[in-house]
Formats: sequence, C-alpha cells, structure tokens
Amino acid sequence: MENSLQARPDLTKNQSLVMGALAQANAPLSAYTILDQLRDHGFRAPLQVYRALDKLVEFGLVHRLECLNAFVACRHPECEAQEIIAFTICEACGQVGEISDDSLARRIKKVAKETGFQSKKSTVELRGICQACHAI
Amino acid sequence: MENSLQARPDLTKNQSLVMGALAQANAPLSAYTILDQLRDHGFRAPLQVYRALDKLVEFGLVHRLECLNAFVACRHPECEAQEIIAFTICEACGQVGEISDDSLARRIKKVAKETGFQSKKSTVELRGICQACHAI
DNA sequence: GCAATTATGTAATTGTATAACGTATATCAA
DNA sequence: TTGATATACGTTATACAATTACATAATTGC
Repeated sequence: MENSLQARPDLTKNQSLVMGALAQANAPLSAYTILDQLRDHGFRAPLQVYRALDKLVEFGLVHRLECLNAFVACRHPECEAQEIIAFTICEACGQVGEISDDSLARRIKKVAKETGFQSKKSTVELRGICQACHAI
Repeated sequence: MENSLQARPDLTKNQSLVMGALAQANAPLSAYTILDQLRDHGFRAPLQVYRALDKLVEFGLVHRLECLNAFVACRHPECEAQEIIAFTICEACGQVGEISDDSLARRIKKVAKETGFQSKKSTVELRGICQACHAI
C-alpha cells in the first residue's frame, strides 16, 4: 500500500457492479440512483454503494462531483497521472467533461503557493452550457 | 432586479443573525451548526437558516463551500467584482482563504472556451495545509 | 386602503452519508 | 493446517443536508 498509484486491481463484485452502472450512464449518478439501479443485483443498502465508490475513487476510476453530490466514471484511461482536473458540467444535458490542462494546474499550484498554502487535493468544477447544447 | 450586483441591501433580522454567526466564526459553519447557535434567538427550523443563507450568498456576503457543505463569510468587502474565486481550506485548522487571481480566472475561462464550454459559475476549492499550520 | 411582493414560522419529507454492529472471505506466516 | 490479520460484505439505525408544502406576517408601491 506504499503507492496510491497502483495498477488497477481486480474489482470485487460490488465494485464491478457500481463501476458498470457508472460506465453505462453518460452523466453523473448519485449514490442513491446507483443503489436503485442495482437492487436487482442484490443491493439493499446505501453503504454497499458508498463502500464501492470509495474504492473506485481511490483507484482513480471514478470522480466525485462535489457540487452535484454525484459520481462519474473517469473518461481518461490514464487520468491518475493528472494532479488537477477541471470538470465542465452542462446544465442543459447533464454531461460532464474532463479537462486536464497542465498550465491551469501549474497556475493553481503557483497561486496557492504564493499565499503559502500547500495544496493536497483540488476541486475545480465549472457549470454552464456545453458546445453541443449551445448549438441547439 | 436587473442587476445582481446590487448595493448591499439592509439585512432582515434572520439574515443579520445568520451573518453575525458566520462573521464571528473564523471557519466555515454548516447550516445546522448555525441553527443550533441561533436557537436562543428563536430559530427553530433549518429552513430559516437556508433562506437567510440563500439571500446572503446572492448578496455576495457569504460563500458556499461545496466540498464541505458549509458556508463562510466573505473576507473581501468588494469581492462581488470577482468572477472566479479560489478557496484554500486548511485541513488542520479549518481556516478558509480566498484567492482572486485574474490570471487564474482568465486561464480557467480560456481552457473552458477551448472545448466550447460556456462557463456560468465556477467552483475552485483547494484542500491542504495553510502557511501557519505548516510552520508548526 | 389595497394589491403585490417579500419575509417568516412550522411540519413533514426527501436526499445524502456514516456509525456500529456482525459475518464472511482471502492472504500469509508459523 | 492453524491462527492472525486484513479486507470485503450485509444489515440496521442514525446523523446530517436540503427542500416541499402550506399558512401567516410584514413591507412596498400605487
């Protein structure tokens, strides 16, 4: 457990089910929505979902969107490498995009450092209208 | 109501009480913590707090921290001018700092625009250790 | 005064997340 | 093979966060 950047471990049954639900949806899902979708597979309680989500987030396979209290499957197969990811959340269609821009990451780090702050974890979430919806 | 950038209106009794609780604390407070602190002043239900908070956030006097489900009094008397504010949240002492850096704001806007995303509202929250706590 | 708007009070409910149990399963060293 | 440890799982209850619905006051503008 010395490195949080582990090769993707085999998922347990519950983790696979939750991952599957998120991968199929192309929008974020709340824990309780996932629970409802998995009742047929034997899920009965929120904790089953939350425990799986905790692990999936730890593995870097799932992201948590703070401003929605919801979760999305990661789009970048290798996104664990990215330290700072910005999420774009479309308020029309609900789709979430991931932006990992080095210059943005560097600037955030720099701005924080200027005030003496040592950043461990960042949340960058933009809400607005995506390109596709704006074209309509 | 044509301009959200209004001169600070007089606060109502409930709004003043909630604002006072937040101003006195030098860390974010949850709505329910505020409720408990104001029970002596006649507060009985969460909605009284949430309604006041909604207005205070609208006035730009209070910020909501998504990753904490909590609220802080704004430090910048004139921060309404800032479009994008980054918050630094110290995991040791709980203090919250506000960073309004133009270059950061511009870069976020730019990065979003490159993907065709029209950003309306942004959340930038950094968790880590503040200068004071790091010195200890 | 009267209408419209805004603020308030209260109860009930919905949504989100964790605590505290106990049990099962896998892994590994002795 | 046994026992120790760690991890995963199942269930219930509870805590925490936010909103819906409805009734009542207070304020504002005409």
